Amino acid sequence: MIRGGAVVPDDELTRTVLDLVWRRREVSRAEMARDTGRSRSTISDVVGRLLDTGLVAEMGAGRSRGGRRPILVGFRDQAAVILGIDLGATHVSVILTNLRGRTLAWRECSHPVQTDPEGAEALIKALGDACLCEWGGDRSRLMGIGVAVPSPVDPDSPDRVLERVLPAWRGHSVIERLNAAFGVPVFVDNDANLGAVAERWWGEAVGIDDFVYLKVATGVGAGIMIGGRIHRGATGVAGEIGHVAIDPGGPQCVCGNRGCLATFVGTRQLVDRAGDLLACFPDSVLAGSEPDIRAIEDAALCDDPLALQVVREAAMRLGIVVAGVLNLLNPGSVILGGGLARAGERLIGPLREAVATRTLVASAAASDIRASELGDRAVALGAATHVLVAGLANPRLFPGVAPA
Amino acid sequence: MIRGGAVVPDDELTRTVLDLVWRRREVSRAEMARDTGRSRSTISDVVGRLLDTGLVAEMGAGRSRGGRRPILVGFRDQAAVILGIDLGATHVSVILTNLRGRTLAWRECSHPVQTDPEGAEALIKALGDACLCEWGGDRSRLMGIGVAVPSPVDPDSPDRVLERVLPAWRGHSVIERLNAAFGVPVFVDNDANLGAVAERWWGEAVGIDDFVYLKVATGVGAGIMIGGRIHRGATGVAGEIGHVAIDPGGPQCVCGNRGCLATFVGTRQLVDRAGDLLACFPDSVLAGSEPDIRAIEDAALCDDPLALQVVREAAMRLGIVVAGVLNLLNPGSVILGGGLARAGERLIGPLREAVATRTLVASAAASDIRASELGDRAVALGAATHVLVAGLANPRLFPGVAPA
DNA sequence: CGCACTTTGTTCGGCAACCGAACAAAGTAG
DNA sequence: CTACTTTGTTCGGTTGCCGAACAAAGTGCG
Repeated sequence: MIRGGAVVPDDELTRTVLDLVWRRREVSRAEMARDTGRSRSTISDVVGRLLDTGLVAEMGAGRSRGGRRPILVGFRDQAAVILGIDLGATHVSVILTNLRGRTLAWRECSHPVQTDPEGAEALIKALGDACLCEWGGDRSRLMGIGVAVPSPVDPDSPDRVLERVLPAWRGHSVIERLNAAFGVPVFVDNDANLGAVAERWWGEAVGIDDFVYLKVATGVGAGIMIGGRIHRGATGVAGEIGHVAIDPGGPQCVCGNRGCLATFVGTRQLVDRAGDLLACFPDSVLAGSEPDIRAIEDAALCDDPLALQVVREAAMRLGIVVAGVLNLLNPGSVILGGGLARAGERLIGPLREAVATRTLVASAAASDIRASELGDRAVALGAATHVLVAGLANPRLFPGVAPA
Repeated sequence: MIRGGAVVPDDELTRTVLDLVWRRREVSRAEMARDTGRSRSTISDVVGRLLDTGLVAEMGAGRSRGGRRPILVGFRDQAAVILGIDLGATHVSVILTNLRGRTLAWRECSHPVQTDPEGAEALIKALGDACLCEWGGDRSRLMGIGVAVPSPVDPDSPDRVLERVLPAWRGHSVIERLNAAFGVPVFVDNDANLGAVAERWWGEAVGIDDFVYLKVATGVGAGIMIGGRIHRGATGVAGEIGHVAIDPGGPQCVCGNRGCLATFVGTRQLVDRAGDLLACFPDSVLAGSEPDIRAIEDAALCDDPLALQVVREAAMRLGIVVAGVLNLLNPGSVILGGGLARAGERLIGPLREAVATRTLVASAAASDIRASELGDRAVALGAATHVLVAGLANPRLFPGVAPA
């Protein structure tokens, strides 16, 4: 039995062909030649070498276009697996996917990540191991690990993160330790950025190159996709919109200003607001018990008036920011993610209204605003997908695979 | 006498080398080989073909690095010329530059562009001819024309512009007509975008790939540079920030909302505001005559209290928007252009203050904010530069030149 | 000064990528 | 059954790029 196929070449044309095979799922050599402008002989040559790596395989014959039937070449989605880790403020979740973003295993656990870095790190390893065990495949087929952190990530030193948001993690090299534990490359990025990646590959933004992903959870953050790539800004803090001022007369924020978006929208704020509103909505299903964010979301889905009011108010505040984003960036789409997105149309409806009254340019206003449908796993999925993206851009990252 | 050199090749390496020669001004073949990672023989070959085109030339010997002295190769800045046209709301200005952005001629003229498209078009041709005459060179060396319009430009159909802002121009194909008149390629883009291009090549943003240019003139617009390229958005209206809402209780705007940036900042608004303030500042140098925007700017430069007040108020309003931009995009720099930028530090000082109170993230706040120093000609210069950029990306655009 | 060593730019033979032409295999249309 | 397409491969040729070798023109040290 052969263990490990030929090493994957990574010249320009190989990348192009590999990407094409991945996107098209089943495609003939002749079609790729037409698509890339190369000759059939050249494509045939490249495909031959890719077949040796085990990363692609012939999948049978396609429909004739008036002549000999083409041999369809496809991507072997199961050739490798990827771990995606969502390191939240208060939880850790881990996903194991194949190369088509399919979930092979999933583990989640509450944990005080902010204050207990050692425990969180052990938890990551345990959950990662559990996922790999559940999957049951050969661990040498693990391609890499993607990690999402709730903090800006400096593109120049991705390892020196978490300074302000997770102070206890200072000096903690997540990359080195995970690399030592699993023996594969580790990639780290901001959670909102990776949520955007998930939407672009598997969610509402498939095929859209310019869009903005808004994650509303413990805090508020944005992932900005421009030209199909995440925009990080000069120092990696692009998208940190929690402290955009939306109301000069609003409440005091921890940052020293008044009326930041973060003083209105975010888990803590929504829960508090629901508590305040209990007096006005004594019949709410939320009355009686200490409300948490999950309960509020559930209540909104049952059209509970109090919960709907909380969601509407949040939508109004988000609308101010979204309108600003539309005017400034003119994205093709705006996707809302995070827990609040569960509310779906109950959130998006009022949000669209708030935006419509604040944008002039017709085409900006026409930009469609949607709720994510990827659920809890969006960010972890995005973290895994980030590794896949890195692989398609640099095929050397794919492990050697036994040819089919 | 030879007329027209060899046609310029446009393979990948030729583009790289041409760009390198342009940027370095004087560079040896060996140095280019080190820089590009190619071998000296390959570079020598490419340079040889470029010498035949007349676009580059040997400029003498450089300093020895311990061996034979290198032959320095340089870009022939005077090999071609470019026309840049700034089509403002109420004026037309035209610049003629060489390939290093040096002004060879300059003409400007007030004109009701919005209501008289035929007249404006004739004016463009007349001013363009005047510039070419003043220069006195061979018109076959005109490489192209760049046009800046005060309106969003759809990247997919750059010719179908000006719908809302310049309604009288509906169906007017500027591109076709100028192409017919001058016989060279014509490029059209938005004025703020082209202002940003000028700053990136000749102004405050030289060497910066991510920055935002704010143009404050008749209206307010932004040019957003990301990764060294203009960000246009899904439908080409990115940067149209005049109708970002900054004060829910502000005055009514033509767009139907309240408190748009455009209700506070812009030629008309500043002049009106100065008029209102005359009562409070009877000693102002602006008292007595009908103030215009130019007079206000001049007065501010002389530290006239009224004018300074107008500028400060504008800075405060702009600060709200700039803070939002910093939080969202984290640009390396923000450049202010347009007439108001003449006020220099008198505008930027209060603007920095306003921004500082509204941004949390230290690195975002650290982004430096500057006033343009390119003056009136910035936009026309940017229009010309756009053609140069197109040429460096696609050398075929350079006209055949007689070798030196 | 003389000599060893560098650096530059060119020449030239060779490798690898890519192409086009030709061809066999396998289909469709009439 | 025949004429025509389409696919995928083979094969010889062109082209871009490289490395080695070399002459020219420097530097630095004894």
